[in-house]
Amino acid sequence: MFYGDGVPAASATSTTKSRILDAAEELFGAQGYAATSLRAVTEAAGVNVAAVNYHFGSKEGLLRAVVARAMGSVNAERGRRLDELTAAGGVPGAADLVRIFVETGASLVRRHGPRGPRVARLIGRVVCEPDPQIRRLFADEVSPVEGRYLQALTAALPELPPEDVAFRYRAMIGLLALHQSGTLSGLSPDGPSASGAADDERLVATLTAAFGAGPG
Amino acid sequence: MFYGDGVPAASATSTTKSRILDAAEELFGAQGYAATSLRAVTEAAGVNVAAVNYHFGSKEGLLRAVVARAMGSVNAERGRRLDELTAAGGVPGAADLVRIFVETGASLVRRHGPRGPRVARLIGRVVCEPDPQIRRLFADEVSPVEGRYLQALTAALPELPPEDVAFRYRAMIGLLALHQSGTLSGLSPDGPSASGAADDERLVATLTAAFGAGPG
DNA sequence: GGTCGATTCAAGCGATCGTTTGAATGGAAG
DNA sequence: CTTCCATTCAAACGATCGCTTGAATCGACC
Repeated sequence: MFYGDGVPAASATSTTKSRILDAAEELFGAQGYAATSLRAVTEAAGVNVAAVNYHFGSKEGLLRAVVARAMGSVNAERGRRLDELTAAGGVPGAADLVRIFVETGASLVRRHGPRGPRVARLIGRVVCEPDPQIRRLFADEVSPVEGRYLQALTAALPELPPEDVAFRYRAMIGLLALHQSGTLSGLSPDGPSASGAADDERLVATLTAAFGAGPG
Repeated sequence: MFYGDGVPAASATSTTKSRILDAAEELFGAQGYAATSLRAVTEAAGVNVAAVNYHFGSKEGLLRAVVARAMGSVNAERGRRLDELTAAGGVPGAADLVRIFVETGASLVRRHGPRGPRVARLIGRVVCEPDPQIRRLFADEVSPVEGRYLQALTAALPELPPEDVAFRYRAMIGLLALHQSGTLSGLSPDGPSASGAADDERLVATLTAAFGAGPG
């Protein structure tokens, strides 16, 4: 097998490939992409350095795989919830849409057990990466659901110019990213806040209010 | 002279030290701290690599100097505007406080000429840096004005629990950082938006609405 | 003119980076 | 048993990293 394969070969337990992904998910999320060496990843995974290039081709290939796996869960969850909301009949309100978006992160944390926070943090970190190549990589991974979501949001806010909706949508993504990566908590004068779940609700309230503002 | 000096020696024009600061301001802001090598900085500045360690002690010392210089302008402007607002008599409203905070960035851009956007981008980037050491460095630089500002904000929103005020204050810092670093613009499906001034106003409107939300 | 301290420079230090190589390893197929 | 192929490994590749060294340069001061 080589890194060009598409079939996971039905690996339920801890393979070399999955352990590299897990370690990279943890370290890329904690330190950022540029500051994390491949050797740090492979040491944490307990495998040889060459295994990265064997399974993923390069460091960037590894990042792409990590992001793809993480965003796969998020996209699926967001799509499913978006389906539920639109299937109910009427046009979903902005408040519901915001809640879906934010709670997908929180829900992931619950569903994935100990891996949940790491997934959330990784995604949050990748959103803020400076490298344009990484940003494009992430944009590719987000795009499948983004279109539907932005459309629903525009329908929910008919009185708002599309440019304003787009801006606030971007603001929501960014703020959620900062929240998930722990960057927001660290901005406070008094260290990281201990209130995780409370901040989730605060984020929903803040964003919902943000979407309620008039044009400007 | 060594890097422990406090007197700029009345250097009006381009010295080695200032050219290193300028180049670092540009590159740290564009690529991030970890991804920027000292050699890239010194090449852009047209000076020798050793000059960095001579004038600033280390790469982190350079970052500290760059951040200090950039935040010096911002802190001064924010403090001055905050003075104006409180000297007017009554308790400043949240909308005014938000406008001060956001417009300080925009104002800096205008006042510093071509360096303005670079200063704004650098600050925005540093806020999102993963390295806890860098985050502490930035927090030290912000703290002088932060206390006053947070206090004014709490007074402006008496019905809101202090924890909620603090959360939304952090959200404002974070969102402004994403906005200034160009990260927000890049999150859109259709590339960086060309509307800089319009997005400034959108940010003010969005944040003002966010502070208007009830407890949650 | 001569001395001194501040500054800049080319060159190189050891360490670490991402990546490559070629030889073991081990299970499945003939 | 033998062949074969996917996988893992230790070892090393050249490049680049942050940082240091020691000599050259230059203006200020006696």
